[in-house]
Amino acid sequence: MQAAGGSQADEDDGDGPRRPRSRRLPRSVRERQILDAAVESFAARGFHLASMDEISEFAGISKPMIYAYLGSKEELFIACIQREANRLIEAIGTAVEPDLRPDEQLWRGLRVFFDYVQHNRASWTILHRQAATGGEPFSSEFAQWRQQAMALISTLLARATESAAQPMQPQQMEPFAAALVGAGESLLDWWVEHPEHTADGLAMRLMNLAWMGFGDLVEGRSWSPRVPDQPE
Amino acid sequence: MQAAGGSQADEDDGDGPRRPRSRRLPRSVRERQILDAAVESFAARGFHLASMDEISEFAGISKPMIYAYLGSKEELFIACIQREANRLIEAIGTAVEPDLRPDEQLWRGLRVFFDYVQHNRASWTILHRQAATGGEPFSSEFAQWRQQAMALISTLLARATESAAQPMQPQQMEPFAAALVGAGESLLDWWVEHPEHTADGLAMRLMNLAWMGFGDLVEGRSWSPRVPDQPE
Amino acid sequence: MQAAGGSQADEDDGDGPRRPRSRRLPRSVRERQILDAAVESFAARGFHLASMDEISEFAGISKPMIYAYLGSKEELFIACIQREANRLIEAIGTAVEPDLRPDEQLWRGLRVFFDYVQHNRASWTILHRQAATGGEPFSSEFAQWRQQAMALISTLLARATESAAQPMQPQQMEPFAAALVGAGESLLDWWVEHPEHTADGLAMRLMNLAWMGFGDLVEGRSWSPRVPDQPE
Amino acid sequence: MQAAGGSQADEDDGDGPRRPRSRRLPRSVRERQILDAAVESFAARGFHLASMDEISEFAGISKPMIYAYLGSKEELFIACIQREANRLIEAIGTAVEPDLRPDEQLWRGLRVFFDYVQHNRASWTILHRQAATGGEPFSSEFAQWRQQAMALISTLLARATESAAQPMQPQQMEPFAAALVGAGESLLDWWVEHPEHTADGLAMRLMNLAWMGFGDLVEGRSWSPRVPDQPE
DNA sequence: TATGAATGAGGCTTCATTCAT
DNA sequence: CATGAATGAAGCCTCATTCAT
Repeated sequence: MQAAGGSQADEDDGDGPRRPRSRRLPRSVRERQILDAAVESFAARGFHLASMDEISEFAGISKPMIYAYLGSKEELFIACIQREANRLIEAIGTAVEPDLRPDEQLWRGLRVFFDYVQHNRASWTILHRQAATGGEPFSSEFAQWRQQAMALISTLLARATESAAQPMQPQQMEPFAAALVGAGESLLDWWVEHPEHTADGLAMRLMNLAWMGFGDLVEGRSWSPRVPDQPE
Repeated sequence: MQAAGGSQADEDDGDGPRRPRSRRLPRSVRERQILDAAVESFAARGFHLASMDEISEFAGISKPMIYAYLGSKEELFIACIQREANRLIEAIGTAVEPDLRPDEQLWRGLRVFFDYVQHNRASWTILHRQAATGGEPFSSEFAQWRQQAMALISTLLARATESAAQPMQPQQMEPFAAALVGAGESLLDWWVEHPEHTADGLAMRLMNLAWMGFGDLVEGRSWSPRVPDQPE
Repeated sequence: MQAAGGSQADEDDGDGPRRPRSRRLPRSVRERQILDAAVESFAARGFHLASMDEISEFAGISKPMIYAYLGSKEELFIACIQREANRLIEAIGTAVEPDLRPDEQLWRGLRVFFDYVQHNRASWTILHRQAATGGEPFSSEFAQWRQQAMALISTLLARATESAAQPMQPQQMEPFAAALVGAGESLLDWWVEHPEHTADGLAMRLMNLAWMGFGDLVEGRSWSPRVPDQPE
Repeated sequence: MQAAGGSQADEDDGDGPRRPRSRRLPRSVRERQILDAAVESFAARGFHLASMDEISEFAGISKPMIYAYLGSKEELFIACIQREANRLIEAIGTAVEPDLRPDEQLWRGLRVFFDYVQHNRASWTILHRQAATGGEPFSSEFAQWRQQAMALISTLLARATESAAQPMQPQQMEPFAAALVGAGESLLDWWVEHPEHTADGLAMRLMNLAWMGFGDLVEGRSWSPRVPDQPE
């Protein structure tokens, strides 16, 4: 796990009354330590069950420092959400090179996504589970990151229609993007209990489901009920 | 919302020492009142922020009765999850008549699903958001309900392949079912901010995405990357 | 155990919603049932940990009846103390026949005492342990029963000096009586972890210790420090 | 009582928002303050009636500190028992110098015992009354301290038989030790209502009772019933 | 900079007791 | 007579947050 930076000594030497955590580190390092610890705690126990005591101990830093550097518990949590959202968005954004064919772009995005989550479980838990629960002010933060993710996917999908009969705007793609994102998330949950599958395998499966169904739609093939059974 | 029956006055008039809430009701009625109130509270504020005080006040009953009838806060929450899960599963199960064509079955299931959620927001929030967070013992409860939902969908999908060249087992359908469920959930979230769409409209959109993409897969059409881009 | 009278059915038949405890019993019977249950509960868990719910369930009687018959929890506990104190005092008093030789009287008293406690652990626990703790109003009740016990023993001891050079008044015997009672109590506690001893064996041991030491004192043999080491 | 140092004002003057109790004391000092207050409270009101609020107020410290330093109410109570038991045992152990004659040793032990209790009523109440009631986990703690006390006395008594015809093992002395301890305890209770006696006077009385009766036994003089009165 | 010491506030839970049937 | 239903009051415990060193 990339959290819990390893610079502080991991073992209690036991001779002093208390492990004398490495002192006088520059602010940026401290902040990273804190955020790493916080992400782990929040992911593992949820916002309410994670205690500032626990986080401070986990980070190897006293509580007042956390307050000094990152503010209240709420602010700390928001900082976590933001950092992790940026990481993920950036990872995917980097993988998607605009020069490639649309399907290649989507494919790479999915692969990176599954790969990222596989190696950053805590990060993903924060974004997927914890940020969504708990009402304001987290909802806003969550909505914002969701927005970014959706915009990314929508753009990808819209780009795929550029050569079709009727090119579409990213905004029209939103519900499909939403469906795709949800399908991906759900597949990830399912993955937890079926770890025999590889990240690439899952990405491929999702790619197929999305690309084929989506392709049909774009090209006008669709399903409709035989008989309208509730004209109402 | 249908929960928390609205007959009792919501404001204290303040002239008497205490408004004598309808008294001496049989246990079953009280239990329903309590569960209704609890579902609303848990959905609105999350498990930790919902307080037993609030729930008891909302239910029009004193706290000790909650403990007497439904047990601890944890047990109360679990009771909520179970009741709501059963409701939803049952609603969908009822709509899916086995005599219909497979696509009709799926279509009806989706329609009822979107319809149910539209009219039972709190119920859905519990199942979708709150139950998933918070670790044990809620995870188990959540996993269980997830299991039921997935089994239902998997069966539906498998049934749709019966007349295909290679009929498939429900278990093989699981990842697709997971993807479908996730897509539905995500679409519902998206709906919240786009309420101009109807339940049927969304159901139709999802049906198309699923049925077409799924159909392609069943019939052997698939997408694959041109060049293995990470020989590694 | 003499508590928890066995008249009510012990098994749930399960067809009715609730076991219909035998109804319409005369008051005296109900009171005995309640006291039996209360003694057991108080002895087993102490005054504070014993709950009225528990007692009522144990007695097979609903709580309001307990309040109707025996008053508050405090009053109930006091009733227990009194009943058990009377039982014990009476048992000993009956055994001590004034016609016998003084040593025989004491001997019989001790034997009955140990025997009673052996067969009425709960009763003794109430008198020995629970009544002494918890402050007013139990202290008074405890003091009163202590008083009776001490008077009984003091009289016995005084009677033993009647034929000595200097016959003594019961009141002068009090500290010796106190010591004897305490020795007995302590021996009982010790017995719990050494159950291989018999009631008679313990009674004999105590009798010896008391009678010999006491006899020496009465006859003027005594111990005194060689050198007063704190003239002060 | 020496517990709960009396320096802080006992009454709220009410003009300020809160009297600023002496702040920032080192942990060890606070722990002592807390234990002192707890011993007083537990002794005066019993475990269940003593409230953490009361103790914290009495100790001049806020509740969370109690929990931080001494743990839960149960743990706090156990800490009290242990501290007081150690104090008493140590006091007696110090007084009993192994070079003295056995009777002198016992005599000194008794004197210190009565003296200690006279000046540490609360401490003794904890050990004698409160620790014995309330079931686990206090019973274990109580049993343990009882064990230590008994071992001390048994050793003293055994040592007294070293020069007799048949020297005895400490373990054989246990019932006598138990009786002696009980006699002492009971005498102390009696003392409460007869404060005109001095600690030395009581110690002497008990010493006589024990030493003489005990001496008789060691030397083979004993009492036995004339006629077996239970042919049964 | 860095932290041990400290606390106000609030939540969960239980219990003795009473009312209405 | 008998009880299921109901509640006010109070207790334990924890936590986010700050102060003084």
